[in-house]
Amino acid sequence: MENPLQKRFAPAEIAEAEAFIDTNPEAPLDPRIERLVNDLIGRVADKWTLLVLELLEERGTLRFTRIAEQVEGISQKMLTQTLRQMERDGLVIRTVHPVVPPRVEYALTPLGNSLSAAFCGVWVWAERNLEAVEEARRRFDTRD
Amino acid sequence: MENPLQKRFAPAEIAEAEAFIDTNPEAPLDPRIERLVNDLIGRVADKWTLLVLELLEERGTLRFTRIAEQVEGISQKMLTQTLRQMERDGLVIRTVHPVVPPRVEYALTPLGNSLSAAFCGVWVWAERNLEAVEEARRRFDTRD
DNA sequence: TGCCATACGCACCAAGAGGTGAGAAATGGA
DNA sequence: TCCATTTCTCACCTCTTGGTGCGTATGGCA
Repeated sequence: MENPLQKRFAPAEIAEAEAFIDTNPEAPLDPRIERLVNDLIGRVADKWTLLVLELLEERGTLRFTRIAEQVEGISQKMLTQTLRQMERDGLVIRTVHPVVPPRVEYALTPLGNSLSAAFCGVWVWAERNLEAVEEARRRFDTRD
Repeated sequence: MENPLQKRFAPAEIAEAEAFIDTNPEAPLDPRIERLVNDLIGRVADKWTLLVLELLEERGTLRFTRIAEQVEGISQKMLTQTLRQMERDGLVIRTVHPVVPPRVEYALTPLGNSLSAAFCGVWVWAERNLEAVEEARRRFDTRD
């Protein structure tokens, strides 16, 4: 214990950790941009948004009740809210046909399609690693 | 009136919509798998999880307080919760050094790294389309 | 006459997410 | 002796999220 730090931390570990941090210095990102991106991700990475996005991507144009049927577990209120949000963000177009009873159709915009494509990798990951995650959970849950 | 629907809706629109749906028939996915994937997406597409994932990806190993400093706005409680969840899902490894005061380090597992890579496309999309989304919102907000 | 279908808006309420502040545990330093 | 440090857990409280049910417009239909 010639070094007082040895009493508190393992020096090798400290050195290792700090070396690692040094090799990965702070990225020179504009914090303003980063905040906006984080915000946007927070909006877009919503569970219902993701599910509706995927559904519209694979089915094309759908009307309100059709979406409600296919997105299992979503309430009418949440679906309305989600679609409004997506419309505001420019991800879907909402077409109202002035007929009785009302007929409203939703479809992805090119922006929505590009977002869906961007999420494609995540879906693939989820499918591919589902088993690994479940096993990790089992291992975590069955120990101390 | 061979089809009673014609009385209530514009036939051309119906035909168009149904043709569209026909070209995109139901995907033959196992609903059990799909439910699991949706569930996993719901877990993983959490705001804090995403931010922590990205941070660990670009900085490597970090200890608790470092993460708390860098992920702006996260509370201690949420950070603990998020890290536990990620550990349970096999996305991060948690290393406790039995020293005083405690030193706990977090790093991504290979699984975590692969998820981060899968989300890469989404980050790029967000950066690239930030402007488009903001403009869509302005347009939406300033009309009727 | 009265009911149905469709896509909502609104109001009310329960459940859960998340913030805050306290405390715990071990030890070197003032 | 007492404090600072670090990574939490726990209890309490607030605020948001989301579910449920009701209302609405309108024209065809039994």
